[in-house]
Amino acid sequence: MSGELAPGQKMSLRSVAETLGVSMMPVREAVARLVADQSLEVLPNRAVRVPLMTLSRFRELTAVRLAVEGFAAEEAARRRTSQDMAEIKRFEEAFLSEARSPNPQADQAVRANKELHFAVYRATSLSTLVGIIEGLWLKIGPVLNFDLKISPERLRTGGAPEHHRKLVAAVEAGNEAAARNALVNDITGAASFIESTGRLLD
Amino acid sequence: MSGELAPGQKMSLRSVAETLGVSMMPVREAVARLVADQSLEVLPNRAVRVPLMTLSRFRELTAVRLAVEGFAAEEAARRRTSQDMAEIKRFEEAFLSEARSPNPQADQAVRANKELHFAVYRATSLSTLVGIIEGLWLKIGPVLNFDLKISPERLRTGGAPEHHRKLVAAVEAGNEAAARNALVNDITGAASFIESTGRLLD
DNA sequence: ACACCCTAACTGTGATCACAGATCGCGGCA
DNA sequence: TGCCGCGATCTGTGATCACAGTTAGGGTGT
Repeated sequence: MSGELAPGQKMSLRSVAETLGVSMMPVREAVARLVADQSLEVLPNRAVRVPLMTLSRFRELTAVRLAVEGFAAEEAARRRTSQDMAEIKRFEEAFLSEARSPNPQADQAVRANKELHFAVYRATSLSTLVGIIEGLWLKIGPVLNFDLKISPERLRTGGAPEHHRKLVAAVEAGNEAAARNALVNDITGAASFIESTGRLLD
Repeated sequence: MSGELAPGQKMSLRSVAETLGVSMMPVREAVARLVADQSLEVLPNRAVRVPLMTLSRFRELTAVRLAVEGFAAEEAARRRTSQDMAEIKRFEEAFLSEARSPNPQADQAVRANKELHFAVYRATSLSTLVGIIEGLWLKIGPVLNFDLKISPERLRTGGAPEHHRKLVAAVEAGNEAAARNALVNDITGAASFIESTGRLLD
């Protein structure tokens, strides 16, 4: 989800098990889950890897994200508490300070961005919905965040800080439509950046 | 998903493995996946069972279903092909003939209902979305369909055939709002029936 | 007659072995 | 010098064993 593993990168159950200092069994179960929801894939040769991303699959995932995460933003604006807002603002600031830093660190920015988004989603009090969105990020994260690490200058030029500002303000104000709109702009902005890199298949 | 297992019903990995004539390993993996997405749960005593359903969890799942499946209905109305429509109408008729049969069989009705809904969802061409909805049905199915099997008379009195008729017509006409509306009515109708049985916890 | 304890039979989980298949590299032959 | 082929090593998967923990039932003691 954090882009630590690039699309196409292979991994071995045994080497992961050795790295973590456990036997193969727990790794098998974890990987089997990720394979089941297509966050990882096993090739016909039995090699496990991060799936490659095609343009059509990227657009499909983005369409679903717009619907699901857009709904979550609406619902968050409806149901957020003051504790939710405090958490949300904390992560917004963390992202902002990293994005505006003289030499921004992509890892930190990626993490703060994720935590900000999920703080909003958790404010819906719909844990099922949060789980669904986690699955979506698991699938699209390798592309989104791996490319961001390659092009960290996007942190400065991209509109993410502005989208975040509007999102947080709308959620706090209880303005459902504005919250959805800000989130949609955030997602589509990042998506068109990724498409513009031309690194997607097909 | 079909209500074959009642909420609270326990199962044993070894007995399932013996029933299916395989070793424990494939059962372990399958159950682990269902446990991971909370379609099954392992109690502190290590017993595996179908989770009990509380009223608040039922309402949460219903809210998410309304958003996600409602979006799917819209998208289906936008993108359905004539092949999609043929499949959808086939399952609608299967459900109808079972619901209006002199002695309706709950299993058959449940199956036709599921196949009708998923034929609509598949018409979106968003396989990720279909997978998400499968997860939702896996969680709410035990309650929805187990209760339907207990009270098969609901097949006659419930408004499902009418909701289905409107849904199919709207999808065919490309009327997105009407498709979402018909599906929302179908879901809320079934949900209020379940709530009225008073069998949910809390 | 009733209550308590102990034992035997289960539970899921981790580890290890076995196996079929694929891949990669080294060595030999042309 | 270049290419082909065989073998060693890797892959994930199924099966089996070991283990800690719980549960339920029967027998014993009061």
